Amino acid sequence: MTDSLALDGTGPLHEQIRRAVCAPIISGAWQPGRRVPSEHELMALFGASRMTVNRAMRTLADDGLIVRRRRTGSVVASAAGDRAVMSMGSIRAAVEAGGQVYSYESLARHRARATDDIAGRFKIAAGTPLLNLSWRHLADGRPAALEDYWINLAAIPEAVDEMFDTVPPAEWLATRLPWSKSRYVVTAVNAGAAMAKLLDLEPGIACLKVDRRSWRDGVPATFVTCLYPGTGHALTGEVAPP
Amino acid sequence: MTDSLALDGTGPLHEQIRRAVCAPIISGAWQPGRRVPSEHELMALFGASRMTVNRAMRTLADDGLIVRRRRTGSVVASAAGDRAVMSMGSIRAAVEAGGQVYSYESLARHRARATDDIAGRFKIAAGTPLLNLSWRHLADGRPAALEDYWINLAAIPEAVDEMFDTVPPAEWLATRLPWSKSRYVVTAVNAGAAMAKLLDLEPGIACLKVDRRSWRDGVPATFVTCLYPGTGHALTGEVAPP
DNA sequence: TGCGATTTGTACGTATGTATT
DNA sequence: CAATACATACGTACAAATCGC
Repeated sequence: MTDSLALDGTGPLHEQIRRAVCAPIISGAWQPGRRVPSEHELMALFGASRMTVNRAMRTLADDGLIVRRRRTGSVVASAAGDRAVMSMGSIRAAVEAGGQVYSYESLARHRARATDDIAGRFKIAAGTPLLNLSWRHLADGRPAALEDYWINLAAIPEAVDEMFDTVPPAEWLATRLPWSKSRYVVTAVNAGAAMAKLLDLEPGIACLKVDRRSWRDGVPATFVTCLYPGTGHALTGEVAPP
Repeated sequence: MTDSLALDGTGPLHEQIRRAVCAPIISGAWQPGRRVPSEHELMALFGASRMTVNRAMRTLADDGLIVRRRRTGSVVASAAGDRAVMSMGSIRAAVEAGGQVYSYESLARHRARATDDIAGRFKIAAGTPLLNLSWRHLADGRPAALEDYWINLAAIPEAVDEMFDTVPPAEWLATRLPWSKSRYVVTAVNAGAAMAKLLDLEPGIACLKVDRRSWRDGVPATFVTCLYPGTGHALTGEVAPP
């Protein structure tokens, strides 16, 4: 079994080795917990140096397919089941990917201090100065999403001077908060009267609601709620063996 | 600017170098497109070997923070915006994480041949033998989700003999289809009459619908639809700098 | 308790290949 | 064509963790 591993001769050697060891794992031939050949065994098997074998195995470990431990060796990681990931693109990208023309319009822009309600959801002190922005995104002129931004001015003071009349907040923030931590919560809600009117829907229609919070240096920076008509929008994701 | 990079002295050298280069990127000091010091410059800066510097930079590239190109060198990758990922755990894990007792009950199990409708959604030939399984997941005895499985018996023939009376299909499949490719589509739907009854809801309540398709060796293997009451369940995800 | 053996982790130096300007 | 900068690969060495005796 161990000896049935074979290189396919295409591409870099460390990639060939990675694929050779990956194959029986993703096929299920090697069940979780099963020991993977040691680096020395693979060196002998493939005639490669330890650095090269090590790189292949380290990549498999980074991808979560194996677990490595000193002395005891590497074993196949437990099944993938709950490692599914979904990518959430920008609204603009989603609209344009569908071949439609993207546009947006500002619904509101005002400063406020955090009420108890907002402060609770935002996990900040009541009274913190905030900037609230509401937008409607359009696809071919028809409502595609509502977006409600709360920006913590204590964390991003430079937002005060930005009118957001030429740049939507998502893009403006992308350059101020690159790679900041953020959390998403996706739920389904029934459209209320106001929401239905803005999205041009019947009240009660199911909508996707995506709440997103981001932090800058550990301080809550933005709180965004995005609403999509249930029909006509979907979050999609893919899981694939590395 | 380039010279302000500094090691923190903790942990492996390649990790220190990675962090040192990572810091100005995630802080926004180095905007997308900005050139990252070459491996030779970093060798001189930190007094490390090229192998070590290379490993640090390769890791940053794997994580998507920089883009590496021959001759022109590495540059900061464009902003993270649309790289958000959401992990989708199993229903059992979600229920138990909330401190509730998980249970499930089978609603149906029967063999069928793919109708045109199913064949179209499943992307298989009409008439293909299928196994259909329906489940209701319970949290503390109350309906928490409905799950509807279609298993392609042409792809997973051994499923015919499995009654799934002791193991739910998700767990049974995890050992047959480890790491198989799968795609998710999340939408919001209004509960229909049957759905509302099974989930103990008022008809029309918004629900999250998660469709998942998986493949084995490129052949469609399973098609799963999972429905959650909009209130009481959410998909959550996190994005964090690597 | 300690000690040696095994296995992975890290880091070095070096060499050659390859894509791009 | 030459120079640059990354990509791959070899060999080596020592360190750290851990298991069995």
